[in-house]
This record gives sequence, C-alpha cells and structure tokens, in this order.
Amino acid sequence: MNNLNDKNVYWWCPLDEVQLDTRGTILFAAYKEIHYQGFQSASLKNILARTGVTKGALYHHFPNKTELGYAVIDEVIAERIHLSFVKPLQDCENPIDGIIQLIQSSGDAFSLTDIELGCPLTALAQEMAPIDEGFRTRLIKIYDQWHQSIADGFQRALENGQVRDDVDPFTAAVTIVATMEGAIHAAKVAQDLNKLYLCGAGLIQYLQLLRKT
Amino acid sequence: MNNLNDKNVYWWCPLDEVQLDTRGTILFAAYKEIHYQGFQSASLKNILARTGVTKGALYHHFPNKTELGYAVIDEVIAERIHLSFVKPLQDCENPIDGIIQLIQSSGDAFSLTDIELGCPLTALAQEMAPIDEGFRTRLIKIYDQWHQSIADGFQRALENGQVRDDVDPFTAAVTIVATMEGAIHAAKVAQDLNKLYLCGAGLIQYLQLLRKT
DNA sequence: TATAAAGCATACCAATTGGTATGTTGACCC
DNA sequence: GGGTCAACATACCAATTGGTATGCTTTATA
Repeated sequence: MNNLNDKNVYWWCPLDEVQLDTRGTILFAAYKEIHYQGFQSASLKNILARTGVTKGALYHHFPNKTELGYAVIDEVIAERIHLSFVKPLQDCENPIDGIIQLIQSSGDAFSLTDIELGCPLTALAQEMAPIDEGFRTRLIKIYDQWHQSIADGFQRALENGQVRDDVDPFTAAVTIVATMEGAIHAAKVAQDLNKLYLCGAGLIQYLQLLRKT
Repeated sequence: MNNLNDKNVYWWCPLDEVQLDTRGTILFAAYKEIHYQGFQSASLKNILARTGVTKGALYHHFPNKTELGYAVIDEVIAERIHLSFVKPLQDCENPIDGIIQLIQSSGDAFSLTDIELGCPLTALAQEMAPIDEGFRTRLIKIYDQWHQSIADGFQRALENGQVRDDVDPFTAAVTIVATMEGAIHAAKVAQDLNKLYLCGAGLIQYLQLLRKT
C-alpha cells in the first residue's frame, strides 16, 4: 500500500502551515486521514500519532468518531467546496463564461497529488452515503448549495438571453456538477491529469453549445 | 447504520438465485459485501457468516483478502460493467442514438436500491485507487475498455458524418463516461432517482448538440 | 486398493479497533 | 485560598480484525 503522508500541501489541503488550537489540529488531521483512508478505515491512532495529541484530548472535544466525521464535513469539506467551486460562480455575469474560467483555472491549480486523492466530497459521499444517514444529509447539503449556485446563474442567463431557450437551469446545473466530479474521478483512477484536461475540454464544448446562437 | 442486506436482487447484483460452487459463492458474497461496505471495511467474518462457508474454505480458494478483492474486480465487476455499458454500444450504427437509448433503458432498469449503493466500479475506484496499485491497474483497465468502446463509436460516426467535425472521439468518450458515473453518484448521495433522470436529460441534450446539423 | 492431493473444518493468535474510567493540571471566580 | 471547571493525559478494555496451523474428509489417480 502506498504512503502519501509526506506530501502535506495540496489543493484540497491548503491550510497545513497555519497555527491551530487543539480542536482544530485534530479536525484537520482527521480530514487528511479521512481523505486518504476513507472514514471507516481512518484510524484515530494515526490521527493522534501524527498530531501528538492524546486520546483524552480527542474525546474531550468530540464525543465519538462519527461526530468527528460530521465535524470534518461541516467545518472543513463544506468550506473547501464552497471556496473552490461555489463562490467563484456567484457574481459572474455570464455563468457559461464563469464555469469555463473555473474549469481552466482549476485545471492549472490541481497537482498530481490532488488528483491522486481526488475530491474529498466525492470520496466521502461514495463511502458513507449508503451507510450513515448523518453523513448523507450533511453531504447532500453541500451538493444542494453547489447545484443551486449554478442553477441560479443559468436562470439569470436565461433571462438575459445568454443561453438557449431549451436549457433547464437545474438540469444543466446537476449535469455539470456530475461531469466535474466524474472528471476528477477519472483522473484519480488513471492517476493522470490528462484525463482531467480531457473532461474539461469536453465540458467546455458542451457549455459552448448551450450558448444562444 | 443502515442494513441493506435483506435486499438481494438489484441491477448491480442480478445473479443471486443461481447455484454456485464454493469459490463462486465466496466471490459473489464478497462482491456484495464490498459493494456495501467498501473493500477495507468489508468483513471476512460477514462474508463467511452469510454464506455458511468456513474460513478454511475461503483461504483455500484465495491466499488473502487483497487477492479476493482482485478476483471480485476481474471476475464480477468487469463483467457487470461490460454487459451493462460496453456491449450495448458495440454494434450500434449511430453511437449518439445508442448512448441515448442506453441512458433511457438504464434509467428504467435502475431501482432505488441500485441507486442507494451506486456503481460498484466507482465506489471501489474511489476507495482503493490511491491506496493499492493492484486495485488501480485492474480498475483502470475496465475504464479504458469502456472509453475505447465509446471512442470507437464516435470515430465511426465522424467518418459517416453523423457528428460535428469538431468532436474529438476520445474526449467525448471520457466526458460521457464521467457524466454517467457522476450522474449515478449524484443520485446515490441524494438517494433519489430523479437526480439520475436529470443528469440523463442533461447528457442527452449534450449528445443531441453533438450531431452534425 | 493404496496414495496423493484437493477441498474443506476448527481452533487459535497477535494486532488493532473505538471507547472509557480515572487522574492531573492550570486558569478563573468568589 | 478554597472551589470549580475546562483541558487535557494515562491506562485499560472488550470486540473485531485478517491470518495461520492443524486436522479431517472426499475424490481422483496409479
């Protein structure tokens, strides 16, 4: 089995150097451990060993492993997705231009390490959605916001006559998110950034075709 | 945590009633356990308990858990994906029509149970690709074949003048697979077939726009 | 019919798991 | 200066994990 633990700074994991209090230290280490191993296989022992924090401290701040997982979603992953994919689209005048720009800039930003681990949201959702309802509701909330932000953009674009009349905003939003997550997934399995670029190109072509001619 | 073990027959898991030899019984039970729990959390104890097979029998047919996982990919998942998504496209004259038909028919075929667990290929790839190279190489092989079958179709369509000249066959293939997997993922997290239908509609719109006008 | 090997079954094992119970320390408050 | 509480630290625990060693049948083969 591989070991990526030495690579600490990457796109999904940017706040590695900042000083954190004990709770934050645990939370962030848990996030990294979960991102790499998945939640069920994430080892508290590993988290404690890597941080130097003791078990007593962990169970002082979190009642159990599940609640620690919930906190990771609410306080780390949600913010990360919002910053990366939701916020950049919120104030653009043309959503198609905005998404294309997002695809291109994140294509530049992603390193091979990012691709090796893939999107933490996708990974956790794949693993935990069928198993624990608490995880699922927290994860779907993030997706809902993501979908909504894109759908809102398309709605405005529709009113401004920037996209074809037969485009349904919400349908387009869910499809685009699905393609983006599928793209990162494809690159992750292949361990090859080119797969990401390919899907990016395909998605851009799709978006261009949605413009009103 | 939920328990889906009572639901035995679904799209991803069709050969539940057929008689199997000991090796096949273990393999199939392992497939179901892995599909539900993931590989790392899949419990040999569970597999044995559910099948009535003993540990001695398991370790007679498989040297260890990892090799059992490999066998599940090679002998169960690969075949399942091929039958569901690759073969139906192999002999269609127009790939766009073929894929649209595939989307519609699998939209009908999928039950809520199918969506709850999602695509076994995606799940295993998300979990194991970064962790074990043996898993990754076996999984990427399946994706490669899937991509190639669609790319071949688009290549033919390009030559027949059925799609726009600016369509790159392989780019389109990877993008379409990404969207399909992303669609199943979205429906899985939402536990809602409507998300699947939405993405299906979005993907069909994309495909229609790829036709030569 | 003797022999070898495949096909299991039972019992055991070290290591790891999440979780808990109890103790200690320092800061703040009255 | 006694009391209180948050913030830890240490030690321990039952359960589960994948894996192994050994023994027992049944079947094919010579």
